[in-house]
Amino acid sequence: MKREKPKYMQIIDAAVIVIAENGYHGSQVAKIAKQAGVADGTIYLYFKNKDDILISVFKEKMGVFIERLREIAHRPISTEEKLYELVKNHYTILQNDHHLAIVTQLELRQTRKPLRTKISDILREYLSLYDYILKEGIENGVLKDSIDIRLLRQAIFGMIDETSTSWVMTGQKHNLVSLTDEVHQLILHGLKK
Amino acid sequence: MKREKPKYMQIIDAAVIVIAENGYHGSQVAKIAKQAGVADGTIYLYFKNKDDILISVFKEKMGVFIERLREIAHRPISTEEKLYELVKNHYTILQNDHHLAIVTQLELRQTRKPLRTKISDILREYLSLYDYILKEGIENGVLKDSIDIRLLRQAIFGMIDETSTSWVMTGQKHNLVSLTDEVHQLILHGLKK
Amino acid sequence: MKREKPKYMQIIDAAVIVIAENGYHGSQVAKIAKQAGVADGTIYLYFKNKDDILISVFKEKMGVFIERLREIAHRPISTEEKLYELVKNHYTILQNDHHLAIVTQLELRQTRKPLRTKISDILREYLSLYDYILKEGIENGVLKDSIDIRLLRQAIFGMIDETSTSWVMTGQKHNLVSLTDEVHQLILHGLKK
Amino acid sequence: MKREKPKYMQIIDAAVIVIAENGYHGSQVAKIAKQAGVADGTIYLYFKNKDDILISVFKEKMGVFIERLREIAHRPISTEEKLYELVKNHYTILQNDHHLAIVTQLELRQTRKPLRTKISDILREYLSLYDYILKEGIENGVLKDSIDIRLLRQAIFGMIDETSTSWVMTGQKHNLVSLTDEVHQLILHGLKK
DNA sequence: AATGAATGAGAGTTCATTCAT
DNA sequence: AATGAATGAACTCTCATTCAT
Repeated sequence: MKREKPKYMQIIDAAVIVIAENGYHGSQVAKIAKQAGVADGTIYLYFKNKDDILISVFKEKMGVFIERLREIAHRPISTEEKLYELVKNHYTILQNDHHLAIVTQLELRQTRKPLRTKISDILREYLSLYDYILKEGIENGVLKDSIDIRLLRQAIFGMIDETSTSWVMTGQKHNLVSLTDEVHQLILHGLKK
Repeated sequence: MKREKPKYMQIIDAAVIVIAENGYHGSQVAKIAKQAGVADGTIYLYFKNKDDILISVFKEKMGVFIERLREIAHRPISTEEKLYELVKNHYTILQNDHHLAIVTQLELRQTRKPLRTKISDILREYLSLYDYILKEGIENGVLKDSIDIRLLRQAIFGMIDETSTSWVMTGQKHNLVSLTDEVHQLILHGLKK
Repeated sequence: MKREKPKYMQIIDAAVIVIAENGYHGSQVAKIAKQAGVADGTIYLYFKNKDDILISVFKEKMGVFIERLREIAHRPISTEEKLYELVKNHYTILQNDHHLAIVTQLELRQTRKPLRTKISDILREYLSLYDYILKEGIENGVLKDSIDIRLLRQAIFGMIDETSTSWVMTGQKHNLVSLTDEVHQLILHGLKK
Repeated sequence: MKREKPKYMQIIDAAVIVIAENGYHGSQVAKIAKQAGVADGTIYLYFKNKDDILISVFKEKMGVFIERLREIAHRPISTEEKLYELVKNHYTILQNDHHLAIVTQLELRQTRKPLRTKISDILREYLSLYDYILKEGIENGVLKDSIDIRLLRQAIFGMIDETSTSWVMTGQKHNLVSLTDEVHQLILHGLKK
């Protein structure tokens, strides 16, 4: 006997697929409902409105990023190694889920302010783990203490995010995870020879 | 005799203001026309359709970034100095035009694929100047030659773009240009002490 | 319990009235929706677009002409009598529905090519019944066999259509059906004494 | 030195071509102006508005039909011969000007009421010549005197018009004028053997 | 007489959300 | 809990006409 996933996750998963395949603007509630195998109205038993679906998609999926990075942050390894795992983790999750990669890197950015604000809130939890690792690195004398920690965090995230977006936009052809070494080098030592 | 700005630039400038103040989705053609002081129909004498306005806004404004960076790229100064000016130039233009900053960092990203593709094409010209500077730096033995140049470019642009976006999202309160030194440090030498 | 006509026919009927009273160009979808007592959007649950409403109106209404003429064509009566009933049938349907008469004789002709082509296709089925009767008449030696059947059909339809249009344009004042005898005479024997 | 046609006829002729090639709805004033080689505004020095162009087109072109039919009506020939020439004249003019045929048989019918009323007025003069010939035929005892003259006129015009329209709609492939004999037969003697 | 840049009113269609069943 | 038919607000673009030059 087939045990159905609870409808909530069923709808979340449907949304990721529909958005990845049709783009944010081509993803009507009716389409998501059909993909999930439920009626249009049923969606509204589990989500307040369409934005709520998207926020929930992002929250659920970011949960994976956060969970794994939290584990990394607490491993008994060096800051350099933690930063290496941070990059690798981000790339790995995206590379393993092409639909998710499209949704987070491209589609979810085409949203208006209220939604974008909610997305930022969720991202904040992920980025606070960056801060945790960076703070530790500074305290241990491994990282520069002359630069504002928010700026360090933005610099790292900016590099990872931009490289991920480029990878998605060029059709996800090359191997994203294999960039880890080089990006790790750049984060720690910069471009100078 | 009243000498008016040519209507084309008049509409472009109106569009930047309207989009910055109302968001991309709140910027109806009628609103842009009103801000520009022309009739709705007049817009269509100068632009093919609404998307064409947005593309033209981006093209005209990126033109400033490109023009100034081109001049920097050809100055008789060191690669390190060129990279410094590159960062400073980007931050300066955004800081001097708050409306433009909102439009490029937030609003113009919420666009659907055909428009985004056009925007990418325009961005490419700007980024090819990054490549020019980077290539020169590698040839002169100043920059690492072990890392793919596209990756270097993405890393730099990612840092600048992410820090700019954060600045816009936090209300453009601090001084963006004053981040130049630190970001320049990070680009060249990374986070490691 | 309120038994409503199915919405499809409700909208068709509303369209005939609205077009007859406001003319083809004065018949906005919103006006038809209001007359039908449904929301604008409901129209699009039953029709692909505005043209589809008009095509459906013509198809449904021509259905009556066709159905009755088909019955006449198969009656065990002479060709002369069939032609008499053919004329009378056409006139009777128009005279009994003033709105329909205006729509078919005047308004539906002001349409652009794609729509007109669809209308021609529907008309073809009606005219093929003319052919059936004419062919039978020729085979039975009642009608001239020296003239192309398509030309005979066009001549008959041309007379009926032109007299109907004149009747509509002059305000439907005289009795259209009462022309049947004379027109029948002309069809069979011409103007010559 | 090239003596230019007066602009009035230049615009009329341009209108016929533009309407025939683009259809009534595709014939913007700007397009007609361009074809005529004048500025948009110039049109309004010669015509009150767009409808006035169309009415003038019809009036000018019907003038040819009328002029030739008037000459026929007054020839010293029999009523049967006059009716023969009437049909032949109509077909000949249409066959010799493909653009005109499209405009009168198809495009000019897609117009709203006020314009159509004006067109009817112009047509009336043409049809009064039908009446003249028919009256003469009745008085001479050649034609039936039992049928209303308006009905006779509508029957004849209906046949000619419907056959002309069919010819245009099927791409003007066969020879229209060669239908004259058969149509003349039908008008005089009907379908009966 | 001729120009052509500027005007601005007007309507088809989509889709998130509701609610009677 | 689940359905899905019905709702109705919202916006781009065209084109006949004007009028300053």
